[in-house]
Amino acid sequence: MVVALADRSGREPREPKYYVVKRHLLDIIGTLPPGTLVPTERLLMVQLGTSRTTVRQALGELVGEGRLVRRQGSGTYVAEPKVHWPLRMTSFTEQAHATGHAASTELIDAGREKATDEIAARLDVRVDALVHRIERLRLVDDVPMAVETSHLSAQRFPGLAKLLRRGDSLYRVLREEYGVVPVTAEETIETASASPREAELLGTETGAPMLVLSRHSFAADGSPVEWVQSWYRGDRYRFVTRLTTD
Amino acid sequence: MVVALADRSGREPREPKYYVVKRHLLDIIGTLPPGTLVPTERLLMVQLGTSRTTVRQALGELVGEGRLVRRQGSGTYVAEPKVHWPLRMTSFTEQAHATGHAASTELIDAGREKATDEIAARLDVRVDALVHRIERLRLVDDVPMAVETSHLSAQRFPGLAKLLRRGDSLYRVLREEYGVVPVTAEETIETASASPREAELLGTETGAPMLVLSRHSFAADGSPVEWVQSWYRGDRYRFVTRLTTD
DNA sequence: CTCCAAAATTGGACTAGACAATTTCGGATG
DNA sequence: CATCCGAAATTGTCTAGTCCAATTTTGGAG
Repeated sequence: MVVALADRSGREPREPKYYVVKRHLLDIIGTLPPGTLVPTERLLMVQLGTSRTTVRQALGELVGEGRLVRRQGSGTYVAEPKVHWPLRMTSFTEQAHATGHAASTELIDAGREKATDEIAARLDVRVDALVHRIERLRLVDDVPMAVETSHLSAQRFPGLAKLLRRGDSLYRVLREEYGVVPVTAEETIETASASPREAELLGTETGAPMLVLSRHSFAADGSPVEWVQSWYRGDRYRFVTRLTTD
Repeated sequence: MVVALADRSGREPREPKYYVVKRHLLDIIGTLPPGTLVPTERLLMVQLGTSRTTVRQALGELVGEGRLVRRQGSGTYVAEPKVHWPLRMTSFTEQAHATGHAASTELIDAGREKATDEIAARLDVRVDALVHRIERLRLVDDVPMAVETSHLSAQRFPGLAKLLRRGDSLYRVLREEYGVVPVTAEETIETASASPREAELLGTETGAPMLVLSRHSFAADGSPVEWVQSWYRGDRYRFVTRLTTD
């Protein structure tokens, strides 16, 4: 490993004006409990000698970071801290129960569509082959938490959509109806921004920062079973995992 | 588990004007290879009958998602795909070598400071007790990848800063000089936005979306050893883990 | 042809303001 | 006292523009 003292002493990063506003707001927020009202945009604009656009840029960033909440017609408030959401435990429902919360799932849409290049590659089917597309909303204590979109081969799992509409869990249907159990998976985590649709389902704003967890799961014989993307609000959730070296 | 058909048929989400611009840009981007120039802001403004502010909002979101790259004075270009970065393997250096890249680390700053409430709680020291603060820049093939800020108890690890300045790896110093080996850790992953400092170190813009990985590690006796936060550019990196159910 | 300085182009930051959507609150009314 | 309604307050969206900074292009001098 190469280690060297960094010579980054050149020019210090120049600070945009909106960032001065942001630091001022962080000072204000620091001591206040969640739910406290912060000054209005027009007041901040006058107090800090700037335009409303600049104030809104600072506010918008803090909202995206989960430090503030804006309510049209009402005001801007100090936000609740982010919720820690454990990864890699057994199932969504058990995770919630383990922490004393009620989990539920709403089936938003279940149908079939033609596989795009990416879906076809992930599910090992031909391009334009029919695949199931299952969209569900995960809720904890009746608050929307994540939008999940699953893709599975329609040829391998015929009639899946109908079974799911009866209200069964996806993994139980896979096991009991098709004898398929995913045993390995590759998960990726990345940032994204909310589309109008996701924003509405999750009660946030279009463009809001999101955490996207994608899981690509495989059966014991190595065949791909499911490809699912779960969209979480980045301002509200923080993923937690426990590591051990052994 | 409660499952119900969702009745979210009310009003469809209304689409902001900037989102029309964004979708238009996504159409353009879709077929083009990385490095391709996209239309200028002023041209898009005229073509789409909107203001430059609105065009820039759409462009800015796509830049944050890693789909576009803007270069002042030059133009806006289709970006390279995100880099997959494996989590939870052994060490930073080995991860890079395993994929055929050269890893290096620059020591930006190493000194001592008084523990804030949060640091004190995490390191199990008194508030205002001295703690080491070590800031390093991780590079892959000489491209900055992440800014890491570590905190360790100064009382437990006397003289650590001097040892690190000699160029040793942190974990080797802990093991060989102090006989301490972290065996468990709790990791959290969340979104954030870049400060001017992080933006400059990583070559991105202030406010750009980031992925922040925090690791709180413990020795075999359960005592906290280190608390480290690693800031990655969210437009460039995507974390990957492999799961097995057994 | 080469080189250099000026001009043009392009993105970056910020301002001022108009109007819409929503919430809040107080006054009129029953 | 309760209810309804409208004005005021507040955030949401979008426009039109200015000025600046960085880069690229152009064109003239040599």
